[in-house]
Amino acid sequence: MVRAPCCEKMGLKKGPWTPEEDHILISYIQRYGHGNWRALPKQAGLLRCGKSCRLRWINYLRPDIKRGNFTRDEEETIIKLHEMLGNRWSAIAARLPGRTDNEIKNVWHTHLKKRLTQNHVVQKTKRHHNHKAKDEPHDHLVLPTNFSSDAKYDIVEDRPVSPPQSSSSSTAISSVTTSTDDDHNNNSNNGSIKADSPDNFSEMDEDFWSQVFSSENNSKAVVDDFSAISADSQLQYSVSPLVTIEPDHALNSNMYNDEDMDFWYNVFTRAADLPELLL
DNA sequence: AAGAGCCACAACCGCATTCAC
DNA sequence: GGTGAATGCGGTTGTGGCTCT
Repeated sequence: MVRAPCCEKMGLKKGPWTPEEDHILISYIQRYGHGNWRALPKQAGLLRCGKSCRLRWINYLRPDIKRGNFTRDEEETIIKLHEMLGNRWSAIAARLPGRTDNEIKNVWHTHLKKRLTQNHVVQKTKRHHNHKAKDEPHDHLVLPTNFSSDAKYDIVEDRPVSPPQSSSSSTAISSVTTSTDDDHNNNSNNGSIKADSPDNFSEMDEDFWSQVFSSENNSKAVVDDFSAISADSQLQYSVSPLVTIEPDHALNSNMYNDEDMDFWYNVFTRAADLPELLL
């Protein structure tokens, strides 16, 4: 594919935006909207490329943007979402009204990552012999992407270092670490669950967590208690502390479909309150 | 007071994905 | 279905301001 010529050609301006440029862009979008970013700067009379205009609007000029420092709650939400979603900043931003992906990315790199590093995430030691530890740095903590593996995920309580101005929060941060359970054989998967690619999980995960976080009644219990997902021949979902649910309905590779998400949503949101589900 | 180093954040770059034809 | 344009996204960089020496 031929790449579209970039800004520096045609004498387009780069670098920081001036108040005049901001004003022109805001006025134009308020009047005409931004249907076509590539055509916008020319029509608005700006010597910028469409990409630059889009970025400026989305990250800075949009009226619904919440300026100012991130609250403690927002930071903790970012940390938790990052554990689940990884560096998918736009997905994280979608769950933080008024915050942009760029802003979240910046605050992660400048504050939160550092904070987590200081807290030294404890790598769970191997539960059994002959298993491989994940020694990658916890830049972000990734949930399992291979559902057909035997990996067990265990919760590690880790508490953030409180900045001077913050009150002492009792909320723990759930970090996910992995270990391999030799009692389960990789080949034991009987086909009831088979995630054929990591993307499958990711898609399901994002939508699922979107529902979880949008549910005010349930999000606290779920997010705080949910520790891990594991899978073997019989799909098992584990909810901390030591709650394992074995769904009683037939599971198949279509579990990621929308209709099944209601089921999983109910499982997760109700699990902590339903002792009959505890093993 | 001045310079060096660090930090925070806006903006850019390039790849991936989506869309339109 | 193929192709190119448009848009979205995440990684990276540039720079202004602050702190420290």
